[in-house]
Amino acid sequence: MNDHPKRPLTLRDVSEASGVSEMTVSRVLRNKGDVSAATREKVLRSAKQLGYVPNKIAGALASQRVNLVGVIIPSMANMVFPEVMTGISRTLEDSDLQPVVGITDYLPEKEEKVLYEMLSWRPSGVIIAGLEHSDASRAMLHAAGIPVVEIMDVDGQPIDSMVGISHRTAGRKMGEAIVAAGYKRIAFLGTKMPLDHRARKRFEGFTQALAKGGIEVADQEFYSGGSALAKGREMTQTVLERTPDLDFIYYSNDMIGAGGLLYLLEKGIDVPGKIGLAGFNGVELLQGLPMKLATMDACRFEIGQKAAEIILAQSCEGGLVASQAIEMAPMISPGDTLRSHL
Amino acid sequence: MNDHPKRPLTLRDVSEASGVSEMTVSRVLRNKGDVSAATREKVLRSAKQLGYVPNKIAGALASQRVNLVGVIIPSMANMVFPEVMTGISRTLEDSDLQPVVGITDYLPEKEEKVLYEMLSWRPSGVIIAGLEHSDASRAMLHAAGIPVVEIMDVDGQPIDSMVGISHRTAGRKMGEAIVAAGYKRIAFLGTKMPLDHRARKRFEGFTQALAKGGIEVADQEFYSGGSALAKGREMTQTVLERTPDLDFIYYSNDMIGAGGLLYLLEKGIDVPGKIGLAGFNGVELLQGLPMKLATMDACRFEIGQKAAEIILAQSCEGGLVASQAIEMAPMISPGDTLRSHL
DNA sequence: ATGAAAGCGCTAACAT
DNA sequence: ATGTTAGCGCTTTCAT
Repeated sequence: MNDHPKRPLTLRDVSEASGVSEMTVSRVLRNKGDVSAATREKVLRSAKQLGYVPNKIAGALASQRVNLVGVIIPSMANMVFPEVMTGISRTLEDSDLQPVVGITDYLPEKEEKVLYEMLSWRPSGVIIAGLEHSDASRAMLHAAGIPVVEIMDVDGQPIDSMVGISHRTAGRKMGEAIVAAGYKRIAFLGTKMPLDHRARKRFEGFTQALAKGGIEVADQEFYSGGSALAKGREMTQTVLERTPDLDFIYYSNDMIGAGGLLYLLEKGIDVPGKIGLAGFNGVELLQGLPMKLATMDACRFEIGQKAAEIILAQSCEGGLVASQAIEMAPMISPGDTLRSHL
Repeated sequence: MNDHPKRPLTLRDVSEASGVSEMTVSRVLRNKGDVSAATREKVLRSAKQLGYVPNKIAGALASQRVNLVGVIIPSMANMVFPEVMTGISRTLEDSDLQPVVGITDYLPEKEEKVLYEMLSWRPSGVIIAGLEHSDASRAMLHAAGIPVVEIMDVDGQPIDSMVGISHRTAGRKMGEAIVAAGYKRIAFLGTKMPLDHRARKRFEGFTQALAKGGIEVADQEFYSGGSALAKGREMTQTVLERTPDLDFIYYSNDMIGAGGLLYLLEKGIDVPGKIGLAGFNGVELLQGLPMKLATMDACRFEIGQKAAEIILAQSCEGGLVASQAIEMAPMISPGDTLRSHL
């Protein structure tokens, strides 16, 4: 049956049921202030029996405190942000703060809208992916007067605090490792990058490292949408047909790298003898592949953790805690697809 | 710099800046009631210039309306719930309702806690995974007096509405297809099931179908945690060493199935000639595998969509719209790993 | 088309 | 240890 009849219960209902003032009931339910054990018992019993659930809307308005942390990220569909979320949740778990997620789909306009919605709930802090935001978004974040942590990236100017890795450095380091290993004919496969600033920065650092070794990217290919694993296959096939003498492919994420790896193994191509491969992110999925893809850990869990810690510190100590800019140092894990020397 | 100084702006600030009453400002910002074009202009300009973001806390308290829909699911780490979320988001997108997610990690106590938190925000509706909940959770959902849609599963009694598939039927159908294809020595690999009711129901339907064909499960193995792809590999190896004459393995999800498939292909074992395989869910990832795993689509997107539609209908039309019980019919996709006859 | 008053359900601050 | 009062920032309702 579809019956949603009863008026939601209020403090007053509990107050009447237990014969105690609303104020005392409120105190019991929040473990605030002194209440005698007897009264506490009585109140708790009444509340539970009635099935009372406090109204946080009213509580928040009265106390001017909302125990929510807005987390604004581009997507949940890949392996990267779920792990950031895990870091955030774990850290917030034993505080009274709660993460609330908004998704932008890598669209600045949507980011703006999601941010607006989020801020209209007056959260205690905001964790937001990336350093690139519209002017309006930056203005809102400034005006909100709450701690803001921009995560994932440190190549740029933060609004308040930031925690992440330098994607330019990440791309450069991988480029250097590839050059040092003696690869010469190197391709780059990735997402279409106009809106993925971090992938773009990795690409920039990468080409820069190659340039230092006197090497230019031999081929490149970009995709958007679809199954990343399948796209990795397709694109690998495409570039190899177009540029058969490639000896290395750098993928902008592990999923397409895994697709490429499966494709090459299936074709019986010697990896990393004939062709070396590397991805980015260090996703758990790679553990199950026939061969371990070279990758670079993006410190996703730690980033989430650190960001949450900053929010926590600032929302407790008030204005006493300074903003922070934390750069993590991602490590290359060579796996089995990047030979270490000639 | 870490400066969070300014008091958040209020309607009053906009009112003063534009020389119009708070009431009129409110009307402009909500497109409600008649306001002259001139006034509207003036107000909008002031609001934008100040960077005013409305306070939904106050608005919700005053209007007794919260445009939030609570979505309570066990996990985001697998491929199943993100797609349900997509279905929900897409449907809610052009309404004024917004999904807010809570994660239970398959733990009843956590579900209870998350639900309590959620309901304390007085959402317009709740979408919650599964039909099994603690007494307290059921009581809260009843008392909330809002539309509730239980999703994923229809094997049980809903609190209000439900949308899903019958996992018992799903398991049975797959069992029947496997028996019909002439497989005899059949193993089941999956998660430890005490808390995953849907996996358990599939297993029950499955064994029942085998029994009808006079077959008993030849071996079984369960896991928890870790990389599903890697676990799929390990478990496949384990059961094959223990029971070498297996000719079919039914996996409780596609990820471990994919791991098993990769393992077998690597070993050069003939799939589906020597061993057939099937998974469950119909995840996109399978598109990128060397061979298409047999699976069964769980209608995840559609379930999310339908659930959101029900909430939408009920929160608009009030009590006029009846509860619904909707059963989707999942289809087997045989892929390349389940031969269709002897 | 605009404004004034009342109050949503709670909590801070001040009694007692 | 418990109660009373006065809002929190909006929207509803009723004037004008």
